[in-house]
Amino acid sequence: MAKELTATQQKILEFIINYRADHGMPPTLAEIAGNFGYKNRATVQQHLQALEKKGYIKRNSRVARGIELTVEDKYFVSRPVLGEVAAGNPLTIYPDAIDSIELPTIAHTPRDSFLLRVKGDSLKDAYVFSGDIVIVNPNILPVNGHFVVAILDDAAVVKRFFKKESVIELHSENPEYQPIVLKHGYENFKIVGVVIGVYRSMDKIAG
Amino acid sequence: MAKELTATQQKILEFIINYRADHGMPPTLAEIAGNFGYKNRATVQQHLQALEKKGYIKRNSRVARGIELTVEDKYFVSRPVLGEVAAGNPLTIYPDAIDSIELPTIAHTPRDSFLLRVKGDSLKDAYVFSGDIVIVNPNILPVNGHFVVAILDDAAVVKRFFKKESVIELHSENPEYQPIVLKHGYENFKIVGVVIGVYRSMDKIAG
DNA sequence: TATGTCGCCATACATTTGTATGGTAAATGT
DNA sequence: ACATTTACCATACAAATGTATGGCGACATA
Repeated sequence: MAKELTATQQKILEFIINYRADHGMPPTLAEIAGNFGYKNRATVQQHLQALEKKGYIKRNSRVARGIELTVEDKYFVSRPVLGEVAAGNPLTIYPDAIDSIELPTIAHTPRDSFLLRVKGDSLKDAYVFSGDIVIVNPNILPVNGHFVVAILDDAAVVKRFFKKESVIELHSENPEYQPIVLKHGYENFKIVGVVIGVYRSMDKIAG
Repeated sequence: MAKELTATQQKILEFIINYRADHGMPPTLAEIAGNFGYKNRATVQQHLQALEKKGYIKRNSRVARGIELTVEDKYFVSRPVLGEVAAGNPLTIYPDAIDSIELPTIAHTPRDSFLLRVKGDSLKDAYVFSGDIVIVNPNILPVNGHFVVAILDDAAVVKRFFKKESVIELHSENPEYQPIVLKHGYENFKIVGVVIGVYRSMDKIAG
């Protein structure tokens, strides 16, 4: 059923998929052309016609960005995982992506949030397990009870946030771990962001 | 910081958010106008200018669908949950959406997949708990070990799928539940789709 | 009464976008 | 040697899209 693609067609298809993941919408012909250095939209048009003929995309006539992916769900979108974050004891954070996860297209992460893979079991009572992906948004102000990712002495942790009068407390859900208590203004501490959700791909289990 | 919106501006902002969730991209001015019965794009343009002035959106000049939501992460997107699905014993499936879940800008579910809320604990050994949202894709052929949603005698269940020579077995991860064994061709049975992921919003816990 | 805001319309225009046609060059196959 | 496929270009055009300007009626308010 799935006909063979030429190398160029493959690249363009991948670009469309990635553009969609990044921008939340398909690219225009001009944007595709620009990305590949084409001086002409007609070139892109021809490749898109080939892709449609082979069944990889569907096009809406005369609609701006009217490219639909028909293979969307086989072609999962690859998103970078920026590091591992300890739910138990702190782990070193990595500067670059350590891995990428195949998120289904449901997972159009907002531009300002990012993914971290959880390691450790200190959140098991919140049903977050080692290997799960947490979606972290750095532009939300944490309120008490939020799960936050924090940098603490050059390591990253996921903990539950409680701000009290003169201290900030970081709790684990797992009672085996003691809360971390921080005075306001402690230097080697920074809130990275608030955990807005947890995602787990089921293929890992099925495999 | 967030200035007041007029009723019309509010409606248009909501439309943009919903359109984006449904189509994976922002609408054009013409599409907004069409939705509200405006005979004119200039009307929409004026409202968008007001929305931008008040800081709710950002616009990319002369770019098709160049509307960015700046309030995206406060304004979580509402997606329909089509029913509840029993992880333990079967539950009746509902014809319409029973609820909606606030998904973070993880907004764009692929058009052909849908969400179900899990009820029951038969999948707890797979770390899926009551209240979690499973993302179901009906266009994937299940292979052994996949978690599937199936209709069985007018009720929906989530089970692990194993196809054997002459029977199909549906397993729970929880050993308290016995596997369901079905002969090929059993009438009141239908695979609805494959569970491709699990999502849990953290706000529920924080609240 | 005068002034301003809000919501909408009509018209007009430049740019963007999708589309079609024809042409060139390289690689491949027969 | 010839035809085919692939990949690109140039040009052209219609439709879609974003944008600007001015006008009209309803409503509130100073």
